Amino acid sequence: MNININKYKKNFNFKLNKKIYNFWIKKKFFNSFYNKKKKSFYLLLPPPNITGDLHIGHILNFTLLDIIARRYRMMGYNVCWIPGTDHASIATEIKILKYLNNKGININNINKKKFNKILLNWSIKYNKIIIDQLKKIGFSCDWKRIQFTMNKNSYKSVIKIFIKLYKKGLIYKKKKIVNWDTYAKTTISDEEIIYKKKKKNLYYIKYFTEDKKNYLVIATTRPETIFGDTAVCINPYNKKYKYFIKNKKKLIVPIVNRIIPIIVDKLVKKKFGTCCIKVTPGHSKEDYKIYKKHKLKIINILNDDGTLNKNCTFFKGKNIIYVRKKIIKILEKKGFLIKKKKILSKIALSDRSNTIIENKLSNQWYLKINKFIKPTLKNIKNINFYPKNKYNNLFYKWINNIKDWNISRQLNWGHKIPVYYYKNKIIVAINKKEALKKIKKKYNLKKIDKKLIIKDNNVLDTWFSSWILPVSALNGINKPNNKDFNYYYPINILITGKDILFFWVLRMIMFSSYFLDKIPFKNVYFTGIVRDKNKKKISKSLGNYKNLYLLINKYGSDVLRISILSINHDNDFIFNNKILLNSRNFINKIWNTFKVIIKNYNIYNIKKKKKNLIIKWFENFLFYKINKLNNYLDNYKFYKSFILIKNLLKKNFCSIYLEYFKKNNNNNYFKKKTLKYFLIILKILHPYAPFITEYIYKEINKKFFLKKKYITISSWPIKNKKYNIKIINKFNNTLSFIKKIKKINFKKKKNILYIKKKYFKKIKKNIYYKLIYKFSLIKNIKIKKKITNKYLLLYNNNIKYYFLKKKINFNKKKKKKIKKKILIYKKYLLKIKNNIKNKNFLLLAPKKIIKLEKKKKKDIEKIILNLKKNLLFI
RNA sequence: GGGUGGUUAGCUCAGUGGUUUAGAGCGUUUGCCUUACAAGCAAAAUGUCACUAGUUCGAAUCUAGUACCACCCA
Repeated sequence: MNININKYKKNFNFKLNKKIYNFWIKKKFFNSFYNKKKKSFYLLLPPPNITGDLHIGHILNFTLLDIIARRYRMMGYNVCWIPGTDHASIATEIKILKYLNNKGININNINKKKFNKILLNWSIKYNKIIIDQLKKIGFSCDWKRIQFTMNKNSYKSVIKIFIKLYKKGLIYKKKKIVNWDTYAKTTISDEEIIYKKKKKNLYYIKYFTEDKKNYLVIATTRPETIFGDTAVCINPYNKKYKYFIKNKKKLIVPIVNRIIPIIVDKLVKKKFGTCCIKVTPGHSKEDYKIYKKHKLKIINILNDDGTLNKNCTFFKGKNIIYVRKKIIKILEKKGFLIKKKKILSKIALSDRSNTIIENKLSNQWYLKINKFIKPTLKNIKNINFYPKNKYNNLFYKWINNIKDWNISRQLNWGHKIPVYYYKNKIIVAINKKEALKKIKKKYNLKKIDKKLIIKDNNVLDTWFSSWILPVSALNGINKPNNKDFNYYYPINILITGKDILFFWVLRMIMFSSYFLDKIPFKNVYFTGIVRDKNKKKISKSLGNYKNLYLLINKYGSDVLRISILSINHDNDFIFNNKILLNSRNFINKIWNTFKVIIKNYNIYNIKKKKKNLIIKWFENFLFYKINKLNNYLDNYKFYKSFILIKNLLKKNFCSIYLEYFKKNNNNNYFKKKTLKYFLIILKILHPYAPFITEYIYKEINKKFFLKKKYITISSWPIKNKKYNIKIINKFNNTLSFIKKIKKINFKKKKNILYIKKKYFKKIKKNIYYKLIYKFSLIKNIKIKKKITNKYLLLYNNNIKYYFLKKKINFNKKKKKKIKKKILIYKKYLLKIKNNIKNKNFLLLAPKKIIKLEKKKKKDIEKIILNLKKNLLFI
């Protein structure tokens, strides 16, 4: 059993991590198979987008998931954690467009085939990087079940669901006004818009009546859209405009010279501008509402790339912002412009491309949402959301305001919509062959020109593959009710950022509720969002984060994981380097604890002794803490759980238990227990810092041949072992007393502690006085009948102790301190006295509290008196 | 415009079913190379618990309003 300590270097070498991880994989610890005898535990890794590599925000959620996975695995569950990546259609495509642009490559020179090849290569590259990063950080996923939303199986599932929904009449195509991203040349959903406040000019423009005798003044921030004007709208409450309404006047659009009607509607805000607006239904959602209500004309003025189209005469092909400036100049010249006014308004930006969103009329595919609402509301009640009660109301509000889902995007990268056109006929089919057959059958056609079968060129919204993921990851769509699906589904806990609550979480619930009448997950934990120094969300599109590889190579994965655990995850938080350093120190502490234990096992000096006080205390204390820990983790209080372990190791195990152990390590029983306790602490640490704990465990196993060879498959200390809280309290009393004694500045070392006889029995009950001998500078405890002013008094738990003053060094600082203390106590006493004087307090407060208050008064009065006495003799 | 969360030490944050002087980590100051750890140990200092009102015997904690910050939705 000889152990060479010199073998262990100063710090844990985290470059071994790779070996350790490969070993886990080789041993298939993370692979999960159908097993009737074991309880299933299904987890899903929220698939990161392949837009780039991972950042600390991803690692946050995944680390919490890994803690759960590893703990439940140790608890004997059959944990199946399915990893994956998301193709993120629009985000990826924009990323590539920008990448090509930066390289100076003109996108227009690239044909579709080439572009698709670039897309494919990109996805291969980043899939590799992301998976590598996930492995480096130590996530215990079942890699044999890995998903990619564009993989064959996933693709098949997506198309199958589309067709199912289409057949049920829940998918339809319609011209509606949409958000148009002029950079990516696609629609985007409302959720993908960011609103930013910005100062804008509000222009006041004259619109003359047909006879040119009168005019109305309209206010607009977008004068360039006058080409699309089809009416002017007035709020009915404004009496100024009565004349125009009564006489049913018509107006002439300046420059364009088109004649348009005046309509009246409450939709115009009373406070906005002149209370009179121009209506451009093709390019404003508000105006579109008016258009529908009043059955106006509609004119589209925009091309897909954000330039003006043929409806804008001499401005055809020109950029919007350019036209705005020009138009204002022309209006000003011709006397139509009355004034400009700066106002604060919001502009809509695309979350993906950061360009201004235009509203545009467009033909798109939609999913009818109303049939999903009932089953969703029914099922959502059975899901537990954490942190508790924080987001519940939000769900209901969103469900009640939900609109049909625009599921088509005009992109290359994504699931192609399985719709085919033949002349004027529409057919939904998996591929062209099937489309051909179906058309023949449906329309009774014998011969069809294959060339005339055209595929819909839209792809599906990226979330359309995400909302089916809990089911499709288990192949539950292509093979409904397969063995795995029935065994694992639903997910036990989903952990994700609160920012995708609507995009993803709610939609998964909708899907599972409607198709399966089941919840997709039993529990959901929403984490806060990681922010940078400027409180901005860390995100791939902003690029405000450090490369993960840099962090891993500099600090090691355990440090990264511990850093994430050192922050409360319920709210948003700021991540900085200090946290990393702090965590590194903690990992080092674990390492050194291991070293001291191994070292002390080298010493041979066998004397049989039984239990000592320290063992008695720590055993109780440990089980008390583990009980608490399990409680925290069962309620997903990760932050608290980690703080508990950290304090347990640092404050209790290292500074108290081990310090004592080092001085008394000639006892075999003590050694055995110490190792046992350390192994328990290692086990509860393992989900948080898997690499270092696995390594240490292995090293210990080399010498001591443990039951389980590897910590990953060892058992979690869950059994509710009983502990005696009295023993713990007694020990804590002792510690606090020792601290007090240590603070006294004695002239020489060995001193005698005096005590009155009546307290002696109490001591035995409250304090382990044997420990006092060992830890403080006390030679002996003696009973003294008469106490004079020659003694210094100490208080601990209502027991008085004395030291001879002449054996103590006093200085001025000490005096000041005591004076300060007296002041604080006096203040406190006043508070209590006022309470006791108060008649209402005596009448209304509970009797217990009144008693306590009176006791407190007496105690504090005594303390003040004694402090004063002490002061006199210093 | 609507909603949600937040405001506690220089910084990052905990905190309680209301009643024994408001906590941690970092930072600061002081003392220590003590054979596991200076990436450590021991100690000290630091707060009108955003503001205003209400409920109450008693409010940092409950209620309302205000201000500021952040996020979400239109």
